[in-house]
Amino acid sequence: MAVKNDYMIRDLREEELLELADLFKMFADSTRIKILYDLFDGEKNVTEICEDIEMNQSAVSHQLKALKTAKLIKSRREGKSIKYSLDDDHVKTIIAMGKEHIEE
Amino acid sequence: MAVKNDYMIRDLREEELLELADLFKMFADSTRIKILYDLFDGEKNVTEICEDIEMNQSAVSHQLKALKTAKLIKSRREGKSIKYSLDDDHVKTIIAMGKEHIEE
DNA sequence: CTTTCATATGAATATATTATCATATGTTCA
DNA sequence: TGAACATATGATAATATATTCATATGAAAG
Repeated sequence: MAVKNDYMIRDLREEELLELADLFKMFADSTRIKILYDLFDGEKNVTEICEDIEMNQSAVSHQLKALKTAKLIKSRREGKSIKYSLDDDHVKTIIAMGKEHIEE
Repeated sequence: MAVKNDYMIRDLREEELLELADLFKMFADSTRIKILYDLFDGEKNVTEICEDIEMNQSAVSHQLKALKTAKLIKSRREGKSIKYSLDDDHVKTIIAMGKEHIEE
């Protein structure tokens, strides 16, 4: 059994800390927050999201990809369009906590 | 009573969305996460934090300032040193939610 | 009152991130 | 099969961010 030599704070390894930071980066951009928050309503396709948040299709697609890579949203094809929806229960909680903080 | 014309998703105004994103930016950097997580233990001065997270004093001070501006930490002077501590109950919850997500 | 220890800060550089533009891919339907 | 529609993607340029270095501020102790 190898000894862990990585840098560590309490029970959090360097590697996990970087992952955590990367996760929170997903919430750290207003376009992405808008998308996530928009999906609180349920499944939507790209065009709908673009209209809701008033951003162009390319920017939205790029951010959807980032959110999907982070496993915060999932997608499925339906005919010509792709439907996106939240893929993690923590998303709502995290955003709710954030809201509570700024509302104080 | 003026009509609100700002961009809005459900009950979240553009302004609040930007604030939310700014808040999450604080968690979106590994140095800042390390500092916050380090402060889970309680009050610490700058030198202690630097040692714990293995970062130089200047970088830590810059980030402490950002965290303080975001009202996530507070400080008080004690003799020559300045003691920092968490200033928001949501910090632990937000980080905990993040941890749960990445551990899945 | 000047030296030492602790922290903060400004400027500069290096790096990361985002939106935009142009274009590619993939689906449906005539 | 080729328009028309929906989405994705690569490259680029603009902007934001973090770290470092040098130095400033501020407290305490001799």
